[in-house]
Amino acid sequence: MTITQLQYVLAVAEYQNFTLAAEKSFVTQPTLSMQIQKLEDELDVLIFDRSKKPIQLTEIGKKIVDQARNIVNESGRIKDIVDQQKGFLGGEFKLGIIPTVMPTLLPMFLKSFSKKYPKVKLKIEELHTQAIIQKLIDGHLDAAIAATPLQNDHIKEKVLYYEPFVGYIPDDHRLHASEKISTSDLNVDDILLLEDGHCFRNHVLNLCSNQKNFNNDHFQLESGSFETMIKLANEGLGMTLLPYLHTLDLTDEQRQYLHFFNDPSPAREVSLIYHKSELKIHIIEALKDVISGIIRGAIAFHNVRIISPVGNIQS
Amino acid sequence: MTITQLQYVLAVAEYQNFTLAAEKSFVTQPTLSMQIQKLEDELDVLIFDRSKKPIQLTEIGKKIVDQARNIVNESGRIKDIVDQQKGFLGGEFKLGIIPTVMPTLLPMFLKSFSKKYPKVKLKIEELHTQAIIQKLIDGHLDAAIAATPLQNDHIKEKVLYYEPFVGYIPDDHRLHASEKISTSDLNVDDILLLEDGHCFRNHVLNLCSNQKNFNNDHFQLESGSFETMIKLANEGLGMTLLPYLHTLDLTDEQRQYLHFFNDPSPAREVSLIYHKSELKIHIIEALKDVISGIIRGAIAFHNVRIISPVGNIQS
DNA sequence: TTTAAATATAAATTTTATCGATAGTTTTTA
DNA sequence: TAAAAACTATCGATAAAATTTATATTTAAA
Repeated sequence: MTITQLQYVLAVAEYQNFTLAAEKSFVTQPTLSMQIQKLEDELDVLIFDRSKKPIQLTEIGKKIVDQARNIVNESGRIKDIVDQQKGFLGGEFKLGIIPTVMPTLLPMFLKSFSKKYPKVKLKIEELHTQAIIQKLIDGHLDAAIAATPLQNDHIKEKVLYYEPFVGYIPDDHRLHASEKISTSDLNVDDILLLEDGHCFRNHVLNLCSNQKNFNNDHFQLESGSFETMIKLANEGLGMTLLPYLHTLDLTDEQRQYLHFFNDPSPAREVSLIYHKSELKIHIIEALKDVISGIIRGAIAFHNVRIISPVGNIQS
Repeated sequence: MTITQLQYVLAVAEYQNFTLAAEKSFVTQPTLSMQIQKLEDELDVLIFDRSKKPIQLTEIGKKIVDQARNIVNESGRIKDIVDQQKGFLGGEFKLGIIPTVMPTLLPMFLKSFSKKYPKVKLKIEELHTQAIIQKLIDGHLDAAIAATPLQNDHIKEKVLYYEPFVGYIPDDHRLHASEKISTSDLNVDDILLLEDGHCFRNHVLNLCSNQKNFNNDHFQLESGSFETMIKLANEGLGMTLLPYLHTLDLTDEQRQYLHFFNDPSPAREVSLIYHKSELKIHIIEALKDVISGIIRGAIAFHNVRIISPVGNIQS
């Protein structure tokens, strides 16, 4: 048994296809076939059920894959231990960010992080929470920034900040008069929502979920970006909710429509999340320090009530 | 980096000697030299400081060895997972037993264990607790039977039974008259002790450690076996304490000198202990079940007070 | 200084991993 | 239902590697 063989097993388990897994492993397909057969011979079990299409793991295969992932992770960590000893932070680091955090947070920390750790090549990808979780588990991401808590056993969370929700309420809206708004003022029927898949949509739905006449069919106006939603709101199609950092980018004219919540303001928890194996923990900690330092100046709210990012709408 | 290379590193770290480590790894010495150099090149660090004699681990080498042990253990477990799936219990199993448990417990369970699990080749070794702990950590033992609790972070414990202490008091001893004895009756000055190294000696010392005029210099008569101590006691050299299971082997004549303790009787906790990596956990569990089943008939005490096996005598 | 013991190096050998080509299956498409 | 496409297994050749024997070098001990 070699670490390489275990890596091949992981690749096939992931792609359910020898040819593709071989490509991703940068070897030819016969290499994979033979090495995996060799491992199966050595252990005297079938790891894959090749009769099913696409290829499935056998029962014992699933257990072997879990353990193999463990071993491959732990062996990856040896390089990490050495790097740390040398005081070296470097290499490629793949970071996922959810769409509703990306445009506001990324510009804030990217420059200062790259300056402080020039040897770390950040590869950033915009992904929804579900995709992030999957890629963290598969090892395709080293860490991600997402709304938490996720309560996923494989994933650890380091809270970065709490970001309050802010109402954007145009002149013609019924809540226009009130300077500050309350959760109970909200009505799902006249709130513009992000399209399905965004966890910020879940945040808003969870926030409104105590309402009696709650009905999925009412949501009609949905969009993929806050900018579009603001425009829709300006057209008189309803109010919307924005995460606080987004309000910093608004024009003075737009800013006049902002209505903060009464204390405790509903807020989302935004965290740096990563696989529990903590593979590149030193880069992760460096990231957290940089982001926390920058955010500290930008968000000064204290009294907040955290809304869960997890759907679907359980009141 | 290969698992084999990591195993070589572990061997050299353990024996602090390439030649000996090579022998124990069943390869020649140049193989080890080259493979370890290759790993050092790959990681670009020195794992061993070859200028010191015997060879020492470098600082980073220590961390690498810890992680390597982890990886090698975890990879060993794959075979274990497969065996379990097949419902197969077999292979070599190295069990350590402390001297004061060996002669009474081993005959009780060995036959029925071998009958139930004929494919498991038990290799049993009599060792003191300290040696057992070291060998468990090094992986030279799969499990051991010893007095607990040990409070060692690397070692897990499964309690097998609580074994009360019984006084063996000859006719001419001051306590001869009392049918049952109390802890407070004991006087370290007239108790015969096992020689240093036996944890049962610590048990007795801890039991007496609340005494005021406690003085190490008093212990003079010591022996390596209970049989000798009983003979010494018969010669009028003092009383002694025996673990309960030992009293089952006494002759009727000897048995008349036994004096049990008042409730709660002092007792030792005897456990099956093993490395926290739980490498051969299924055999370990099989062992525990067999021993527990057999002991259940032999020991029926309930109200006991557990004495620590850890020295040295802290009151 | 000499000897003994231990580690490193070199060259040869054996073993292993990988590849390209191809055969054998199964699934999809026409 | 036949043909094409997609996929995995097998074969023989080759490159890479681990291991061995033999020997040199280094270090510690006598």
